[in-house]
Amino acid sequence: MSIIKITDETKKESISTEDYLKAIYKLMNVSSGSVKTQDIANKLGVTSAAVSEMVKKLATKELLDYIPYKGVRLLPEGIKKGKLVIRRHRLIELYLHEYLDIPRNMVHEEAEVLEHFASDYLINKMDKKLGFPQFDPHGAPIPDKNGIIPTHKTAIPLSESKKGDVCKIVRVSNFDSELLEHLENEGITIGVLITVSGILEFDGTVQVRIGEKTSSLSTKICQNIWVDPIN
Amino acid sequence: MSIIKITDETKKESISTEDYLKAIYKLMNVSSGSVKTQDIANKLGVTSAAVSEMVKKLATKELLDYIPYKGVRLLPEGIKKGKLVIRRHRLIELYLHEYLDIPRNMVHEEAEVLEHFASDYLINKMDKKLGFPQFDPHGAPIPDKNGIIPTHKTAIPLSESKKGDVCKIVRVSNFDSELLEHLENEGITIGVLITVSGILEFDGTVQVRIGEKTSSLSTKICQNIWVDPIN
DNA sequence: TTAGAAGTTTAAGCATGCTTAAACTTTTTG
DNA sequence: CAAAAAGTTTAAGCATGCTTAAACTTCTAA
Ligand SMILES: [Mn+2]
Ligand SMILES: [Mn+2]
Ligand SMILES: [Mn+2]
Ligand SMILES: [Mn+2]
Repeated sequence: MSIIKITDETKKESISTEDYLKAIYKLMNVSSGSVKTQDIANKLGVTSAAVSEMVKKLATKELLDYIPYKGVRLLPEGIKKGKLVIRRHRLIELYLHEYLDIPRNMVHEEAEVLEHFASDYLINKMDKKLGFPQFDPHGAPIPDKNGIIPTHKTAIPLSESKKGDVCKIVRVSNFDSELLEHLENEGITIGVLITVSGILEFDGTVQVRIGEKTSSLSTKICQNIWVDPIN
Repeated sequence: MSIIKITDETKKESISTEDYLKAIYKLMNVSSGSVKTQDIANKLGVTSAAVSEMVKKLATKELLDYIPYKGVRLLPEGIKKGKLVIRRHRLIELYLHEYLDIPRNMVHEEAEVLEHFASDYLINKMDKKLGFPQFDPHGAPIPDKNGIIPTHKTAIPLSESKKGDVCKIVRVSNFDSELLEHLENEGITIGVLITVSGILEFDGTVQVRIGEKTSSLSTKICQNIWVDPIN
């Protein structure tokens, strides 16, 4: 017999709460400041009214700081929980891809729901099977149990590469299933070696060679493809 | 572009609805008649009032027949959906046991939640990896995609065995995690060969030999252990 | 056969999390 | 700098699914 203290930290958050924390965490990393109601609403596909109500509750739980009309900022506990959701999400994606042959462009939607229901016990089993991996199938970093996030140390966005560069794709992020599938068909996927054969003056379109094939990639797309230059 | 018709059959049921259908399906197989409010309430750990309300809704959806004060009987669509939840549950249990080294006595609670969230796509991937298995880690049958349920054709409950019988354990059912773990420690688990070394007149306690070891099993327990007599 | 026990349903209320519409605050712009 | 636009919050309401308490039905046993 053992007594387990249920503190605010041990209590499991609701699915919605987890999705809010994850979304806010990600938004904090791009806007690197306070996050706006509407940005959260867009990310989660709900109305701003819903976000207003929810952040009020999250503020009460001390997961974030909320200044009405100004925005929201995660507190340490909120950051920790947000990272943990991301950890579960990415481990699940990798597991599904590696062990159940689920294509990269399909793992996200499965993970989006399973991230809330796979127990820590199960997550740790997957982690172990996978050999404590650092990156998911899109090259996104997997926070470890303590929230430490690995990095692609020498990587740059493809949009900042120069003509003639030879590099390895290390991350392909923020794309929907359809676009991911298209890129994969073009040969643009994690681990692949590419050569930057040209960059258009006009709009920054990057032309790359992958083996025999050639692809043109818009600036917007290139900002979301990270590569490791090979010297 | 394709048009998908959302009919009552294709629409996903809520978690609660799935649990109700599964519970009622199981209860129909033991009482083989109409199922009572209170039995459902006990199985699901909710009040009878909650069950009353819910079965009214399920009746509207034509998943079951409901006669107030009399009971409930699943209709074909309800049976189909109940079986599908069981299929998902058991495939998940087996997958977790086989591929993630989760012990038999722990797979149930994971499956109890994942059964509602693993997509058909994912379930079919697991099914394939497992080689379209017929039984879960407790020996319970896994309904196939069409709802066909395999059987242990020649199995009998251990409670009906005779002294001297040599048999193989094919199913260990209805036990909680703790009891399952205890039985496993005793060597009473799927696939194991046992010899019935005696049956007590007094209360039907069955004494079995497993290799060098000996165990005494109450009638109640023996009714839930199924064995295949080896001639 | 009938009173009381047992079982079931209805009613009222709560929690979560969403919506739309109205009210309010902040930002932008002429 | 004030009016309009943009963004945010509050208010009211809905859906789901649960609870307890009260009302109702059915079963059982004297
Ligand atoms: Mn993802
Ligand atoms: Mn999610
Ligand atoms: Mn189970
Ligand atoms: Mn369940």
